[in-house]
Amino acid sequence: MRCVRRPTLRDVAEAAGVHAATASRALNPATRHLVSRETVQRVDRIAAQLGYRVNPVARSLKTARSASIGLIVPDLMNPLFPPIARGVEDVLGTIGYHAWLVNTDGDPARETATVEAMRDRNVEGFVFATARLEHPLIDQLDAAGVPLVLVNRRTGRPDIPSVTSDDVSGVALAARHLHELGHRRIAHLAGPQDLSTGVTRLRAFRQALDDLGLEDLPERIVVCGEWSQAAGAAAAARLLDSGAGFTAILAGNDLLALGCYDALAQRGLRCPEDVSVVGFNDIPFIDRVGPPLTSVRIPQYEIGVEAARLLLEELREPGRHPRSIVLPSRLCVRGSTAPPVPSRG
Amino acid sequence: MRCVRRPTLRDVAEAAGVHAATASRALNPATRHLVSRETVQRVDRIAAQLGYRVNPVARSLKTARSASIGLIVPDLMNPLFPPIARGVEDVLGTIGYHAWLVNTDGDPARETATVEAMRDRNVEGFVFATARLEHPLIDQLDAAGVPLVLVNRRTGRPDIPSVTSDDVSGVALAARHLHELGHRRIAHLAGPQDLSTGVTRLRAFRQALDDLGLEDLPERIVVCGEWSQAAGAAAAARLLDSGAGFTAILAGNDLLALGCYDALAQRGLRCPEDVSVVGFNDIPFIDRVGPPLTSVRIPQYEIGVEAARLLLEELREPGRHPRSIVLPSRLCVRGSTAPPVPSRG
DNA sequence: TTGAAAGCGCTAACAT
DNA sequence: ATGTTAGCGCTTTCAA
Repeated sequence: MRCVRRPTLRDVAEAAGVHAATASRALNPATRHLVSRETVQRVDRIAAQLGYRVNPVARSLKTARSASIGLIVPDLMNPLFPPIARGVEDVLGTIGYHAWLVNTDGDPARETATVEAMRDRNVEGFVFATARLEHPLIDQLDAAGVPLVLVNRRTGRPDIPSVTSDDVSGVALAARHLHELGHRRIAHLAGPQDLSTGVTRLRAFRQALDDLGLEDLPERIVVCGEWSQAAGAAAAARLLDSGAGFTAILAGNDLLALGCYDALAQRGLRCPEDVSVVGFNDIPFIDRVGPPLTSVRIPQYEIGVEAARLLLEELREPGRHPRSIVLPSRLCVRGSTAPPVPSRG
Repeated sequence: MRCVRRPTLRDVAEAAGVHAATASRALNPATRHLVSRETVQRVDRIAAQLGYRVNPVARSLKTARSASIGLIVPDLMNPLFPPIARGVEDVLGTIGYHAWLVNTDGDPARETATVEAMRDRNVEGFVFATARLEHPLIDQLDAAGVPLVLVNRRTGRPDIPSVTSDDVSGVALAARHLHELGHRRIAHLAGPQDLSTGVTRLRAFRQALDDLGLEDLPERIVVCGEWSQAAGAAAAARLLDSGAGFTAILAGNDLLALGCYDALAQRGLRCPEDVSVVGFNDIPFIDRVGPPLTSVRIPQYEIGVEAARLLLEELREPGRHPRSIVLPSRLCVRGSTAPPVPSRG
């Protein structure tokens, strides 16, 4: 019998008649060149024969690396994140790296605990989808030289590598779309103002109104405490009940937009006849909701892809060229676009 | 200066004036009782003071455990899986375990590679959401005594622990619902017949027709090669073009149902006026699609929760009481339920 | 080009 | 109750 237990490097070495160190060198692509041709071949053959696989735990203990990165998301049940996660995973997979994904529900304590657990396990870097404008943890990791890339959101520090969508253009497209439909009084459901997305989109909204020559009234803006349907519904309700006088709502994201739908439905208002709504992110399956929702599409999967690439670059050449990427967004128009309604102006 | 590098167990031991082994015992809840009260307290205090955290890689190398399990899903972008994954994660988290999640896209080769990589890293068990009726890999793991639990789908072997929904009742509810609406000629879009869900739901469909005294015609059943919108659209198209004569479609899952919608829309048919459709799984956000889709709700999150519990039991007492759980499903009726249409009978 | 030796940080069998 | 010892499987100086 040959295999009572899993073969170790020593087993391979012995079978090949070399020292374990030599076998190690022969099997590792990075050190293979230090070993003679024949030895490499012999070791390779025997390793394959024995079904040898390196023990990544032992390797990790020795090298303090792990061929894995941490991927931190608020909540996988938010449809925005699965495509991003797959983008990250798919790129990492091509070079034998793994992503270790954890949900934190935006809780800083869990985030800290998660990051610690991951660092303890020698993850080599992080992709954060949970950045807040103030983010001590990320600052601290960055200061410690830990490779990391932010996705979708950024912190307040522009020098931290990130991959985001062009929210300013996206919001402008959405606002212009509503304007072209004849809307002149547009409200905004803003996202949390401790998040770059919330702040950027709100700022872009006001800028867009200005560019279109529309009135920018404070009462037509409601800030939501979180990106959720419930928050969207509550905010839309406030908006509707305030008599702020508007014909369209530009929601900060699709979940808020769905919340708008709820609030409208509850009041017997119809969409788009009574109020038009546009969303943001164009999350999966949002193209199937009724009534049809026009939304700003951000390239979710590509955000993940680019983030992984950036991170891998950073791993290869630490501190070499940290940079950020902004990917274009575009408008996905849906529904029988309501004809211009002059009386609304 | 105290902390040039991260403190190890030895550092703690030295500072506490005990041997590393004693410190290890003191810090480990499972062996703490072997150490005197005072020593435990002293070691604990010093460890906290030094900010000591156990190195899980070293521990894992030594113990061949890892406080983690593998969670294998086909594709996180299928909305069915995020809730299941969260259920698993949330339960594991309560006892300090982690889930390592990987998508395999249902590719056996990737699944095998993934399982190997996970075992190499000492995962202690698996949750599989990718079971096929014939599943050599799962058979093999089970034979090797590796703790595992199947979710949502099962293999052909009834003795392998699983957590599934009651698909038979679910399909019966859906069929009865259509019957009560006046439908007498009901078609079925069946899922892949190498999956337990596909087979079970098809069988349940035919049984339900029988129970309702309805005709069970082969031409009213189309088997789809995969659970996807595209497959659903293609199958529905075949159904519609075949002249099979039906007034309702019971889709094997929600993605197939969405595909039905596409096929109907393409032919200018309306739902539910021309053809009624019901789905299965009640995936997140399916309650927002238009036209409203009635669907059989399976308790996704709870499936994950129960699977994690089952797996943890198995880890605690290997081979003790392997068992399976079937969770109830229920019908979520949506839309202005079309009135009975006698002419359809 | 290869071997020897040490050690990553921890745990567990054994001894006291 | 605590210390001794060995070793999990690997990589990497250093020496030959």
